[in-house]
Amino acid sequence: MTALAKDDVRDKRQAILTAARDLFASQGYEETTIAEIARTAGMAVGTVYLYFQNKHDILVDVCLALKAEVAQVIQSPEILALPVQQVPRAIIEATFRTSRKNLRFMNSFQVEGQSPREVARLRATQDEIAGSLNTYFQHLIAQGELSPFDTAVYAELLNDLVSAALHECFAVEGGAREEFYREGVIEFVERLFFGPPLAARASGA
Amino acid sequence: MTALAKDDVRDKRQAILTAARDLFASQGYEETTIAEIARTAGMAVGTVYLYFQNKHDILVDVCLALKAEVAQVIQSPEILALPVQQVPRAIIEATFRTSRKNLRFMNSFQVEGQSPREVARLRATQDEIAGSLNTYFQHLIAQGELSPFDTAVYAELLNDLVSAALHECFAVEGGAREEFYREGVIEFVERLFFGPPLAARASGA
Amino acid sequence: MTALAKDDVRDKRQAILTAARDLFASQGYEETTIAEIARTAGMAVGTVYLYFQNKHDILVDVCLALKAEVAQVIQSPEILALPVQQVPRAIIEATFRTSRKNLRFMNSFQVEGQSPREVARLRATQDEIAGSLNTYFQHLIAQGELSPFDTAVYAELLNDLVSAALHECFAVEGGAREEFYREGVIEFVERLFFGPPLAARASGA
Amino acid sequence: MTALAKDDVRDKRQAILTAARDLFASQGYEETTIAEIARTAGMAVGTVYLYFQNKHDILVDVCLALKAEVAQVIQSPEILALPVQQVPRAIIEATFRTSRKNLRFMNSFQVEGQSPREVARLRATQDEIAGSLNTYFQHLIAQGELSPFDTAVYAELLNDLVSAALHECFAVEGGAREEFYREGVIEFVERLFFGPPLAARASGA
DNA sequence: AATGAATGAGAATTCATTCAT
DNA sequence: TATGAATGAATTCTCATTCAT
Repeated sequence: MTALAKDDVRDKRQAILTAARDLFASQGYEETTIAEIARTAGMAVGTVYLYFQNKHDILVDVCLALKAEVAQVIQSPEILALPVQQVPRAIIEATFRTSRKNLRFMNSFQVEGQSPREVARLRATQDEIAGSLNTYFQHLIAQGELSPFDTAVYAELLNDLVSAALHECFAVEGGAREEFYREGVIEFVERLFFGPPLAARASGA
Repeated sequence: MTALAKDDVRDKRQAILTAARDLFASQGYEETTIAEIARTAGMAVGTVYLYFQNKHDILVDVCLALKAEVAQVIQSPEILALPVQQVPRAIIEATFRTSRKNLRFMNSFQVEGQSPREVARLRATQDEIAGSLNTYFQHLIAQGELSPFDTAVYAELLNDLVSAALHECFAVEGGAREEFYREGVIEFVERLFFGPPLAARASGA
Repeated sequence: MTALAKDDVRDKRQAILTAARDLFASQGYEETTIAEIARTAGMAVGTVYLYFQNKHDILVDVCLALKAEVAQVIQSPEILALPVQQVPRAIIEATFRTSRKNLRFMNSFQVEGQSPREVARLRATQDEIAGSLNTYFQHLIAQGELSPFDTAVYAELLNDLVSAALHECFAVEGGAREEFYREGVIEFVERLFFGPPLAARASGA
Repeated sequence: MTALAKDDVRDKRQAILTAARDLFASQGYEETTIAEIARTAGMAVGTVYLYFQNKHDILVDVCLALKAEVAQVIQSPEILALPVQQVPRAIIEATFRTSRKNLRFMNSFQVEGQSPREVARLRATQDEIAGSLNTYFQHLIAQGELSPFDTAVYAELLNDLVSAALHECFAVEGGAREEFYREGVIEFVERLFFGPPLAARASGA
């Protein structure tokens, strides 16, 4: 019964999130009312408030679900098992692929936290992704694949870069220049990892 | 009289923008009312609407003014006259310095366009910055300072990267880890331009 | 429970209509705010909007209630049972009496429909009254009391005439010349039905 | 110069009235702004206020001009020279013809006075029309064409009847049932003047 | 857990009118 | 006379949230 109840709770939450995600996608957050979400999810207004504290909370959860899906990519064993040279392209392509699949919902991708609690939740996801990257980098360094560097910084900045590119590409531009962004980011990151530097006569010369 | 009238118009617009920027900084956009902006700017509510179509328009203008100030950095002759090796640090440091000066206002730095007109205006500024970078890159390539590469892509992505870092650093985190971000971005970009790549044995080696 | 709920809904609607009618009467429609109506009706502003789509809708309902009360007169069995010769005076006197009773509210008597839906609702009431008159005329013709004539036209025009007179008499003039209008309309209609025509030597003579 | 100045004043007033009438016709009174009227009339907002005290005043003047045009009919010498039997049809047909010509503007035909001054002005026009009719009736009685009756009452009520019919026919219904109304009113009035009464066995029988 | 009627704070926006030039 | 920038009062309606059932 506990298990069943838990499933039930998950189902309702999920119904709300799905309804909200769709409505946010088609009308935007501000234009969507709780009443609409409730109706679409097949329940009463009050019920929504049994599962979420307030409207913005729903948005945060929609955003986190989206980010989680995108994030999952870089934790996939297949990708991490690839030779280093293939990893940037593999990760970034997968990320763009997932984003395109969620194209309609990408306007929920960059959400501003309102309460400290929300900010913390959003941070947590960011940190989780950056943490995964970080661990991976350290692993590669230990393997002698990469030279030592400040992995934490790079993990965070690379995550920022990709997030910004995805937002710009899909949420702002609607995906029209996907290839431009995707190949740009890939070549950008590959150059960072494998060179050659942009300068004609680089550092050592 | 035309000149005077124009100045007058500019003054009023400026008064509104200054008032709005300050209020947005201290209370946030949603929490700020047009009545407050008008009072702070020393005029009647209706007058505000003679110079801006609606409240969000004001936000967009505040944002654009901020971006313009940050953008001005990369067009400053002194910086562009520096030896290439010093340019990334010079630009990024200047950018962070300007942002810190505007710390209170940085919550107006990333604004989502609402109408096509707004989106276009915001794009235009982005494009202007990317355009400047682009021109600079081509100049450097022509000078033989940089090897040929897809300058347009890099201009856009570097702009995205820096914008994302500034937003994260100042608007989200309030500037607490400024050095972390600043030095991270500098080293990130320098590596891209001058190497060495992160990989232990990079491409050509 | 359904019955109770229905009663409840009717009660709230009625409370709103009563409050609105009184306020419209004493201050006029434009001068009355929804907040006042809500307060007078003993509920919150938002509640008013659960029962009416907008302010003008309330006015239309107030108007229709008024017209319904005036209209009821001509459907009263006692009047229709009278000898034909007494009917015009009976109906018109009753109409004027009801209007005087509602004197304060007569400024809500002639309302212009704004949306097609409102126009239709107002039309419906007009048609109902004209329909009743029409049926009555046909009945009288069948009884041989009246010669055959285009009953539909006369029903509509007589209704227009009486409505215009009531509006002019009570809403515009405030009822000061009630007798002038009442006796005028009565004599006008009686002449139409029973003659003699105004012409010195009428048609057939 | 006085004459010219006067003409100039008349021209401006007329330009405002024409602009207002057209805009009221196409968008309604509430939806029309003074700024639009001024622009359409080719002058500045302030200038409008040199010729009219306020917005509603303009509406009243538009209405009066319309009524005047309709009213002119019953003062036309040709009609009054006709044999009595032909007068009702002649007048009413002319009235409907004029109204149809002004179909687009007929929503300005029934205007409610707001200030005592406005009420008085509107009354004055009504009284003028009724007065003309009254005079005509008395003339006819003196000629022995009509039997004596309370001419003042009939003049007022007939005017009310025709006004109500025109408003209903053109402003509310858009003129779709013009013939229904026109012929209805004609036959109604002819019966009043020349009989026979509607009752099967009328008065004297 | 679920409901949905009731709440009521809240702010953007309009536009008739004025008046200094 | 003419202008039109400036005014600012004033109100509808929405909708997130609550809570009695």
